[in-house]
Parts: sequence; C-alpha cells; structure tokens
Amino acid sequence: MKADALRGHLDPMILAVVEAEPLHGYAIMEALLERSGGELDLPTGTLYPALRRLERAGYLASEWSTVGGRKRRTYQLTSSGAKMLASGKQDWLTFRAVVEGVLRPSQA
Amino acid sequence: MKADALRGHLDPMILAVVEAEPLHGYAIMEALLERSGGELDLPTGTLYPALRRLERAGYLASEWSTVGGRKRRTYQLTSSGAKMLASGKQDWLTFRAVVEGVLRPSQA
DNA sequence: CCCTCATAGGTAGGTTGGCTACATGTTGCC
DNA sequence: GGCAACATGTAGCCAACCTACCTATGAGGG
Repeated sequence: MKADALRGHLDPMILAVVEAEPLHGYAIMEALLERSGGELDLPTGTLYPALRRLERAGYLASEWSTVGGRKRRTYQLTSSGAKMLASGKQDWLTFRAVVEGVLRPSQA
Repeated sequence: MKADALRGHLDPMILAVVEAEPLHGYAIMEALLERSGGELDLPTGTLYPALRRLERAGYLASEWSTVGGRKRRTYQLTSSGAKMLASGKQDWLTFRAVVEGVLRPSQA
C-alpha cells in the first residue's frame, strides 16, 4: 500500500480504535495492525506525531501511567473526538462513493 | 471532502476516465465532476500538473490539436498506464478493506 | 552475564502532491 | 463592451506521512 494513500484517512482510523476503550500508543499500533489484517503497520514516526496532533486538536486526551516498569501514555476519545469520528466515518462513505464512481468501468 | 483525502488516489482516477477514450484536460475535469456526482471539482492547479506527472511517468501520452480555435492537449492511456490503472484498482480494494476493517464499529 | 527481542515513547528532517493564486488567450452570447 | 465558458498552464505553500535515529525497561536464551 502506497504511503500517500493514507493521507487524511489515518485520523478517523486512530479515533476508531480508541472508541471502545482507551489505549496507549503501542496498543493502538497493534490494534490497527490487527484490524487491518496485518496491512497497516505504522512506523512510530507516523503514529506518535499523529497522536500528539489529535490531542492538540482536542480529539484525544492522554494520561500517563506505569505498568510493569514501563511508562504508558493512554489516550481516550473526547466528546469532540467522538463527533470528529462520526463525521470522519461519513466523509469516508462520501469519499468511497467518489472514488468508486470514477473508477467503475463506467457504463457510459 | 478534505483535500488530503485525495492524496495517492487521484492518479488511478485520472487514468480511469481516459481508459475508454482519449480526452483533453478540460474534458477530464468534467468527466471527473460528472462521474463523482459533482463532488470532485479539481482546480486546474491540481489537474494539469497531475497530467504532466502521469505523462512523464509514461502512463499517458499526449497530442496537441486545435478545435474551434482552441488548443487542446489530448491524453490517452499507454499500455503501461493500463497496467498502472489495473494495479491502482487493486490497490483501492486493499485500501478500502483496510480502512473499513479499522473503522468498522468492531465486534471485538 | 550478555545479547536480543518485544515493549514503550519520542524527535528531526525530507518528500511530495494537492492547493491557492495568478497568468494567458479564445469563442459566444447578451 | 463585458462576462461566462472553454482551455492550458506555473510558482510557491503546506500538511502529513515517512525514514532514520534516539532512549529505556523487562523477559528469555545461551
């Protein structure tokens, strides 16, 4: 999968995995990997900046903890983030319709 | 629709509209607009550089003509472009599966 | 004891492609 | 005369994703 493809689609995906329960960064990476069937293996240089961006934007809130001697920063969805996720899902449907409308062999 | 969303997905869409018949830039714009149900209204600053990029890459070949006093540059798909389009369509299916696998409410 | 892997977090800097804004010229219609 | 539609293009901005790098702990094998 090309790198650019993800552009603008990553944010809702991140928000989606923390929707059900708060997760820390590493666990988010694993969740994305699992839910994508092994396709979405984000480098840390993508994920961590993205999380900070989403927190700055107010869509996520974070909290530090220590588990088994390791520091974790756990992110949870804010109410603003939930709205963003909902609209992101809607945007995805629109986007999908656009791409498929164009890509479809076209019945003329 | 956010601007970034298009990143990396535009190329196959352009190739797709010239698949059936060669078209000039302006006509490609209109075709995209129509096939997308009015959603995909590309600025010229996006389309024309993209066409040149695709030609440089060997996926499109162009030819000048004059119709009704107006100069047109008509693009047609090369065989290399056809391959690219096919793989782009496949990539789209993969990408769609990834996004929807992650976005889906998740049955846990 | 040491090495390596998995776990856990992060930054700096490069790339790139879609965007805004601008520039040019024609035809056709009011 | 003026404006919309037709037609093509460039320069430069910016955001986001990437590569490459850094730090640190715990667990397991040799």
